Amino acid sequence: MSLAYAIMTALTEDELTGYELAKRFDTSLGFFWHASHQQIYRELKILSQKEWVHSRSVAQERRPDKTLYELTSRGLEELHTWVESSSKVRPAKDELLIKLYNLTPDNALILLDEVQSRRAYMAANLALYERIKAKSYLIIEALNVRARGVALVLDAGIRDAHNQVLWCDQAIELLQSCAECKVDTERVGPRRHGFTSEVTE
Amino acid sequence: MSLAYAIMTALTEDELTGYELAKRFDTSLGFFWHASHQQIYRELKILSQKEWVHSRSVAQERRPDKTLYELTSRGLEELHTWVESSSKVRPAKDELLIKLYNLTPDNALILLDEVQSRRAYMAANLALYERIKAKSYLIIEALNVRARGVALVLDAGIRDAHNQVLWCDQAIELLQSCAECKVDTERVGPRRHGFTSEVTE
DNA sequence: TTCAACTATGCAACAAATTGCATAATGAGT
DNA sequence: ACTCATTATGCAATTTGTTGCATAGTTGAA
Repeated sequence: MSLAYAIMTALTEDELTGYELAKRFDTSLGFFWHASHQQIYRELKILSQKEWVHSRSVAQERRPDKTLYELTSRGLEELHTWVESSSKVRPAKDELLIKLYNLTPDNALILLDEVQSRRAYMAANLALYERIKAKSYLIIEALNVRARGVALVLDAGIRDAHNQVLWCDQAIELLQSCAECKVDTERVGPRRHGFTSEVTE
Repeated sequence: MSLAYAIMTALTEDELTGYELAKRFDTSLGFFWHASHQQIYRELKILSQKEWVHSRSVAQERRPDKTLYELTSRGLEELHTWVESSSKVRPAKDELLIKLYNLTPDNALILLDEVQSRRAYMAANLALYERIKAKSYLIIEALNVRARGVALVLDAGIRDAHNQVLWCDQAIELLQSCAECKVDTERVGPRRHGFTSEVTE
């Protein structure tokens, strides 16, 4: 599965502890792939057994020892093989969209709140990505091939965050109007007010 | 979990069989939430036990009986409660982005292929959404509140698909140039050629 | 006329992800 | 002195999701 490869990708940059990996999956890397520390520790154990990563214990002053992981050449090989394999698209699962599907005048304000949080979250992401881009990925021509790939990923993040912010603004406007005039339930939409069935047409 | 609520949302529109639900999760509904038929049948059984949905068996001419499911009032209540609960954002997991993170001159052509398939897939989605929108969701003012929520979801899909098509075009251009001049590995990027660690700055 | 595709449902095994808990130490703030 | 956040790791239980298989009939095409 892909978590293993996401971890290995991070390890191509640095030798890291499980804890550090978990932190990255919580911040930067996590914007593209999320994983909890339990998942990461378990996966690292499996990767060690396969000898795709190698671990070494490092004693610390007064804290428990930490375990640093590095990618083995075998692991790097496996990573390359995986990169060249074809992947299926899994559609994003977004609870908020299902909730909006159930919009009523009564819950419009609550959903408005949700959308506003989403906007704030996405705007923060966007600002962060932009900062990283400005700092290190602005002039593509100056980057080597690997860095260009990273720049492309970053652009995907920027585009998506930007797009979501715009969508949130649109949603906020609509939800506000729905909340204000709790009256217009008499107007009509398509027969069943949903398009889960409209694809066949 | 949300699959239950996605199913119930679909059932607010129609009384459906597991098979029909599975088909919808494979097409229209599936663009926002994916689920296999096994997941759906299992979930329907659980929902029946909870009495959030009610099933009735319908005999068919020469085919095995089918089981139709409908939402109970209890189920509808639970759905409403869930809609008003707050949801966490789970970042999209996209294998392709991790793969691009590992771009080299050697795999640029393979990744180019992947991006081109992605583009085709997204362009098809986009066309479909646009068709549905044009047909039933063009004039928001003419829609009731629930239909406006659906229109908003549809717009999220349209925006995202459009955005991804544009990103694919950008990616295709970059990957073509990387594949052509397999030479420019001597140029430099940031120290470790990755930004999984750049967030703290 | 046989083969594939579609309708319709479901089990069992497995893999992946989440949640809750537990340990054990340090450093900073109140 | 006490509490809270941080570093650092991990188990166990549960929930979700995937894969493979099985049944059983129908319809349409090569």
